[in-house]
Amino acid sequence: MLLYWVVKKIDAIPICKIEIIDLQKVSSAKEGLVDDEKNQSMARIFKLLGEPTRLKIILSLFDNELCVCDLAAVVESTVSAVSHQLRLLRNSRLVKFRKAGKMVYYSIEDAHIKQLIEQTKQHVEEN
Amino acid sequence: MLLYWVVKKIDAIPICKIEIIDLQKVSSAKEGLVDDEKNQSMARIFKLLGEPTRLKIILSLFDNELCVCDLAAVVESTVSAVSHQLRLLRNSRLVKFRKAGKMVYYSIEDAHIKQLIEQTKQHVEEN
DNA sequence: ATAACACTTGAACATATATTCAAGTGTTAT
DNA sequence: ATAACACTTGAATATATGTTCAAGTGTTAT
Repeated sequence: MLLYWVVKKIDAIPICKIEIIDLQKVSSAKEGLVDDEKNQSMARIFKLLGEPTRLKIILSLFDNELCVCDLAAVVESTVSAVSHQLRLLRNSRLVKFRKAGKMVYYSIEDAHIKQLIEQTKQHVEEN
Repeated sequence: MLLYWVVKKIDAIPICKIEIIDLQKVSSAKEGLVDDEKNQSMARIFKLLGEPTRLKIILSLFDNELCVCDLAAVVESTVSAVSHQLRLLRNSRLVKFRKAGKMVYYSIEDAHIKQLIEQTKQHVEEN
């Protein structure tokens, strides 16, 4: 693990090796970053959408709530596997559920997510 | 692996067990899905953004191009680790690079990505 | 030519994670 | 009470993946 960064030159003269080349750009880029906690939160959302089965689950819930069994049918997986994934999505408040007897109906909790996915769908379709 | 789905009841009577409960909802949800290849592409983009270090890298490149060394400084990692991640981002055309002597400057190739990230940043900041 | 440098790459390693299987929980039907 | 059911959960397994280390490539400086 890297512990220290030493600034050797302030201008963009190509001298690197554990040192910084262009301090100004580095500083300015660092300011553009978000704090670590926020970065983790953002990454967590993206990661949840970044798994084909999970993405399918969310897409399946786009228009209608579904019970776990039907959800498994739609994404062509097992009830158990889907249930495990739903737990992750629930924990991060991307989906919510309502119980009706022994049935559990899942739906999308986070409206922002729809927008993210729609945008990415368009993006993919452009290529 | 699941191979066959058998429809037992067409209406929403709670009888499941490898069978479908509400065929209409299942069919309609299936129509809402995208084909597998597109689903993979979408998931791939999300997955790339779903790793804290990689997300930091992209955020670092939001306003300025950076060489690998400075990029490592910004995200507080090693040159090697960053280079490995850059390869993935390059392969999926999220970043591009230009060579200048022995330096290599990376920048964001995909403008859509900025929008996705900005949106997610806002979303996280709302909570 | 030699050395220093910026970066890349492959192998090894450790960690994370998706799926499966079996068991468990709570509800409904008989 | 018993059985069937819809779902959840924990452990085990296999796979994917991020980082490190060492070596390699191509460029610039001396």
